Amino acid sequence: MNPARRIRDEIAASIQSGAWRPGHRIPTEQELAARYGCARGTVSKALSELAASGLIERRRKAGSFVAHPPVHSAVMTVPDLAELIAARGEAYRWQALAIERLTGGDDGFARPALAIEGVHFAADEPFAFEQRRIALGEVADAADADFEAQAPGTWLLAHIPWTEGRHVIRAVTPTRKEARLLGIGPSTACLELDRTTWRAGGVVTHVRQLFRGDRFDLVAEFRSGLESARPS
Amino acid sequence: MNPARRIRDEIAASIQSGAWRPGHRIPTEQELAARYGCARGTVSKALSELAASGLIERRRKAGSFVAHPPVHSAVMTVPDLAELIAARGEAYRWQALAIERLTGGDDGFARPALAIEGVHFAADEPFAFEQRRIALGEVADAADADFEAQAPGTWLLAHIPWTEGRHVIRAVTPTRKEARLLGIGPSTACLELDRTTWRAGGVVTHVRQLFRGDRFDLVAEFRSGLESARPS
DNA sequence: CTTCATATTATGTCTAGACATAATGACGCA
DNA sequence: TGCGTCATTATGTCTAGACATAATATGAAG
Repeated sequence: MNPARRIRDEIAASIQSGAWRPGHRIPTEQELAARYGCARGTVSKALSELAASGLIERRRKAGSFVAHPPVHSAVMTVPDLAELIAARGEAYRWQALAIERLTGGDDGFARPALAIEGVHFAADEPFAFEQRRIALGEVADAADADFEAQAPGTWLLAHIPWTEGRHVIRAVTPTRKEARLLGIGPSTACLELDRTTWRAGGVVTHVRQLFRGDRFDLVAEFRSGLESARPS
Repeated sequence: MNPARRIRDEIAASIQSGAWRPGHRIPTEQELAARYGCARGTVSKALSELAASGLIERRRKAGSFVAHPPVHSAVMTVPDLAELIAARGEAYRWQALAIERLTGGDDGFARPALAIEGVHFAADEPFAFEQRRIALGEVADAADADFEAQAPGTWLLAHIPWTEGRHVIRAVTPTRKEARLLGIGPSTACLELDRTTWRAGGVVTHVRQLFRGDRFDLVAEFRSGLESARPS
């Protein structure tokens, strides 16, 4: 086994088993190097990984300590809806309801913008209702895309990779119009997902998706560091 | 600026700006070392960080490539409810409704177990309804804890750090009993959060929390790698 | 033309040593 | 007692070189 990996795993095990409580001071790099019979650089690499994964904290001169607040961060993968539905083995379809070019007005979103409304279908039943804005100043190509044929999320994913963003998730009761579009009763709970996406500089798109509560869950996992941050 | 950091940031910028599309081959470590006038180890470290953050993929002999599917993973921090409410500047209170020791029966959860039901209050109004199981085989101390005085989540967070787990989030309509406990109408949408938590070996606890849809959102952020996986 | 062995190559990991940096703690002075 | 200074110390980063490993590319044999 790699010395670096071995050191990393043994320290991680000591922490996760509870043998080393939060705040416990880890031996210095020199001590560990002597104990494992390897160079300090190797120990340093192992500790760096543990620090990156949040398991320990390192302070110059002071040493390395078992990290202290185990705030649970969960990783939620947000796949493209077309993929998600295909993965379920259901047929996917997108239907645009309205596509409009906004030049004036003010809703807090940049202008010019494209405003798109539509419904995602799974197995020919409504699955989610989507309202979207795309900033044409950031994504000029979007003006030429055919959003009747392709859902804007799918198009954006292929054309504007590597963005940052923020989701807000809530439970809401649909409006009468939304309930009709989703083919559900007016008191069926829906999951609302508000996503703002940006790329160095400006907001690229904002989308509000309303999911039928009875056909959709979100799954998020948390783990104590190690393995890559981004499980493919 | 650190050479390593500089290399890392310049490559990340090339990717995020779209100049290097997914699949693009990154110069070899040797070429980069020569271009930046540093040792190969330094380049390797920079590329390792980019790979860990998911921005690139590295393959022996083949080289390093801009990673290809930018599946959006969002990081959701799941704070303790007591902390969350305190952070809002509201008074927090926990009220236990039932605490029971389960030895027989079978609901798919280990035995013996502690079954706890209660309500979380914010500013003296019901905020969330909680149903929990704790595996006494994994957490023997829990038998002596006072869950009338302290919410089980708070106690567990302090006593059982470093766990892994899984959330399932949905929108639901509350049952009549739940609506009454939360002080809402029977058709107010609620956010349901199902969390299973485990630690090397066994499931530690399972909790189902039902939030008033009008008083709670979940926030999740995604970003293209870099900064630590676990923002404190 | 296919198949298998081999050479090449880029990454993966490690070493031993160097200097930088930041924070602690001790010492001395007011 | 209180405060500023300075040496100490542990981590942070880097280097130049070495060997390991895996996968591609090449070439020889069938």
